[in-house]
Amino acid sequence: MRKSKQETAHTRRRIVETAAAEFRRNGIAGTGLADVMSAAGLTHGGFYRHFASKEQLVAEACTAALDSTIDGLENAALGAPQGQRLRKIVSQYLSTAHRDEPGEGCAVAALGGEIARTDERTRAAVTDRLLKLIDLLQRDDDSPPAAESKRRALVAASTMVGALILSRIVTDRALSESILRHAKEHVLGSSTTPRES
Amino acid sequence: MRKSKQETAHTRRRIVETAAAEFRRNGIAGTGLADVMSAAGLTHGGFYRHFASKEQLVAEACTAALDSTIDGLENAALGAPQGQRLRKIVSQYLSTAHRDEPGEGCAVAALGGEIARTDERTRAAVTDRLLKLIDLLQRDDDSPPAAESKRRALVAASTMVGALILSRIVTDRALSESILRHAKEHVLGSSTTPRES
DNA sequence: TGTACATCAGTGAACGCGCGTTCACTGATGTAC
DNA sequence: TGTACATCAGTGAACGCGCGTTCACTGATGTAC
Repeated sequence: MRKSKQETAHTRRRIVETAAAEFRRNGIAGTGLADVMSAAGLTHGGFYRHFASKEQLVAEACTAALDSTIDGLENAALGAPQGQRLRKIVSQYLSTAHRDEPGEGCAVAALGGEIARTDERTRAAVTDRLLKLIDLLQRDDDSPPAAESKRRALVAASTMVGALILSRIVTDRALSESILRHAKEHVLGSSTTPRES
Repeated sequence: MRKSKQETAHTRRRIVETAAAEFRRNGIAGTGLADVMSAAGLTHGGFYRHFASKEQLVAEACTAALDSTIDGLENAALGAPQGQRLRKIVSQYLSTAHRDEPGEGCAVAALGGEIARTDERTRAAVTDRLLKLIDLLQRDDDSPPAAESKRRALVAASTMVGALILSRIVTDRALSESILRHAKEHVLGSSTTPRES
């Protein structure tokens, strides 16, 4: 039953990615290792050939999830003209599609409270990705002083994470959508062109 | 061992309040009923004399937690002069004390992701309290048009919840504090300096 | 190069443990007369 | 009013179940000669 090194590496990656989705969908404490393994097409006994503990999987799954979210936002920005990049990023993050698919979305929004309770190593890795996200928000902001634009990006990240979480909790559909819309308009600033999907 | 009606009501309230704190400290899925009951000074067997299920306790604990947070913010506002009330509310919410004591703080910030995954009834009750919080942020905002100030309050709530969550995740102490500080300055600044399309 | 053996990815059963929930029991409270 | 009985809050043990983790086993892969 032994698998080739290539297959082993591929399986490991598949477990991490499956876990990243399941954790975001059902929470870390709400997801069992057997759930993850069977969703990855394996039996749960094999888990410890790849990871030392659930804790290790949590750390890797959280960083993998955030890397993929940042990648997605970066790619969206690259596909837009220079002046429209920040708008593209914020629109994608604060979209109803993102709200409705937590399993493929931002891990901080889906798991924020749980991540705040994990060990320091996981939180340090998440902090690193958070800084990358803030950098991304800053990169396409054309306000001149760097300190000012960093401040803005920090606040923008807070508003985006908070709005997505609130939009997922709220049972009133119209309210949920107005949270997303107003957060987006606010982050982009009413000075720039209003209106866009 | 039967207790008087008054004692029974008191015990029930104690269980709800203990649960509200434990859930915010360790997460809903991370807190067992036995944990809650023993923290309330009881054995776990008696739980079902008061509640039909854990789900029911979760609903009551979440609303109780939010009610107490709103009460605390309202009282802080009442102790401040007219023009300083919003500042008082935002400062208290975005304080390091709030960041460091999730068990006594905002349930949306501590449990946002988990609440988003609970049943509709709980989320409806939380939505109701969220609207009260938004109302509170709006009440002491002196910008004239009601629609505009509602929009602002919605965004302020998002920023506050997001900033508190991020400040709890981040391992860099200075970064954690600058998230809180900049979010606070931004929320208060954009309220006293109105600009809109 | 081919062969013999060690390695180890994955299986499936099992471990102790804590979960939410149930239940027989207790004795003080509440109620009917 | 006092007395007899029904109610039920709380206890402590038990239920089945799923959790994270371990382990003997398998057989294909990797390696040493």
